[in-house]
Amino acid sequence: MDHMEDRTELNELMAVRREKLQDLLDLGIDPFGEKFVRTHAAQEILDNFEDLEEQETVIAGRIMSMRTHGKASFADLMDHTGRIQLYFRADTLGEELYNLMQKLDIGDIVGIQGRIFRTRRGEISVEVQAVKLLSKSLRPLPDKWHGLKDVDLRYRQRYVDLIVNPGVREVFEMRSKIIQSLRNFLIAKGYIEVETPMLNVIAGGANARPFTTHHNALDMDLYLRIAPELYLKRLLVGGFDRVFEIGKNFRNEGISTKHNPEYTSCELYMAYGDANDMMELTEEIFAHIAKEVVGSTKITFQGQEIDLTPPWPRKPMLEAIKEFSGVDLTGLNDEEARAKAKEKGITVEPNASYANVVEEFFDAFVEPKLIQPIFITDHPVEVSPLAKRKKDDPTLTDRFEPFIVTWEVANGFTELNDPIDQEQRFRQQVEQRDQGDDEAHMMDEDYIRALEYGMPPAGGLGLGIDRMVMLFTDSPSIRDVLLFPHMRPRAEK
RNA sequence: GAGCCAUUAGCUCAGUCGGUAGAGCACCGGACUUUUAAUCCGGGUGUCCCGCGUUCGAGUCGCGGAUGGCUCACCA
Repeated sequence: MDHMEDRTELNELMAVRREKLQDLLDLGIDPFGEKFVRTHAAQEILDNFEDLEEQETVIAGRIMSMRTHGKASFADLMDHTGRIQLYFRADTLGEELYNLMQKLDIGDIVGIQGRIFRTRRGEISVEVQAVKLLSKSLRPLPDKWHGLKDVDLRYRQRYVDLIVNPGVREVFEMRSKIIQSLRNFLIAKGYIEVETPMLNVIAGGANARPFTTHHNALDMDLYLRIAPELYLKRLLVGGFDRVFEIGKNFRNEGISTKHNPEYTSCELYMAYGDANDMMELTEEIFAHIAKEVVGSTKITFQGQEIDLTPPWPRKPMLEAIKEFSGVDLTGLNDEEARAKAKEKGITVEPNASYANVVEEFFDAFVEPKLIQPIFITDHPVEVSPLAKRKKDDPTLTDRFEPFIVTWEVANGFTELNDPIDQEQRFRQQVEQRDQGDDEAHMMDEDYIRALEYGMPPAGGLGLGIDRMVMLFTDSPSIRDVLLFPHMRPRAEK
């Protein structure tokens, strides 16, 4: 490959680096290195200096800054654990090698063999005895002090963001720990991890617009899944007792600080359980992860202390509405409900149903107030087509949504296992669909058939992993917890 | 999809009343053998997001567009 190609399109800073690259090639030095065996990580040396002082070490990483002083120079080397200072001496390296080292650029990845010591100013450092260039950097990094702030560039070029903004990697390390903690917790509770299709013939399990795609060999359109729910419950029919799946869902909807078109959920199902079990499990999960990842069930989000210690209060949706809006919507018909909405200045569709009005009231008066963890329970049956009706009120369901910092962080219920009721609910959804609600459920005959074979009573829970990570990492935007959030493609500068 | 705001050097930003573009870091050359936002001397590297318009003259004013952020709407 000709490393000098496209030279005319490069700015001066990049042109200079290409020249240095060519100089290295001319000297017979491979600028892109090879396998390199390290003995330590930067942080390891800093943490164990007492034992390691005056010992030899082999480390590798990216040069983040350089301070040259004639015949002696300092540089900061960054690896995946942190930064450590390098000390170059002409005496140690010899003039020739020392001068070559002066040609290193910020951003170059090097392997170092050297002696661990502490400088006069007290900084733990490595005096370099041998250097191997592992990767020449051909683009300048952003300002060492201000870093990369342009959020557009941070998301589009996350690799640069990760190099220069130290907090970013921590967020994603925490994300990994949170998911690992959740997975271990569920496995310890007897849940089996499964994978179900993301390419669906019917997109079910939620009210959402799906993405469509096409299978060429079968010449058929498919949907990307909007939820794994209906597949997971088929597994309960098949005899699995407790299952969970962590994975992506795809919803063809707006993008915001809390929504990305593809997002990660954890859904789990417990045969012979109910919504109550799921609420207790939700509390346990949040408390467990908080303890493992943050070290306490009290966490801070955007300056507010959030106490995740179980148990969390529970409040039926209609009671919450009554409490925060002063309006009791219990037992009203559609028309009466719409009248109440008008009274309180809530705009609803002219033909809005009772359930629609309840949702609008909830969103307007209740949701913004729910800072500390709370379970909102007993959702109207019309907006909960997969949940079992309450024994004492068939217009409501045995469902709950936990709210924290005004976000709905999960959704769970006692699963509807009556195939006849389920079929009616689907028919209702299809009717809404026919009336233009393209987020209503599609009819899923096979799911009905599965229920007809018999599904044990069960509790189910869906957790929004991204929001959970936002909460635990104190991140106000979902983009901060997604390595590559969805962005509109843009022409190269 | 609507409203508000932003876009100037590789990065972070300034740019007055409309008069022809600036700082710090980075980079290039030089000095300097324990510095650490090293220091000192010298060097400004640019499609001022794009287009059209007003004007003798536009980074600056007007209109249109692009991209992004925030808020709202939909959703988890």
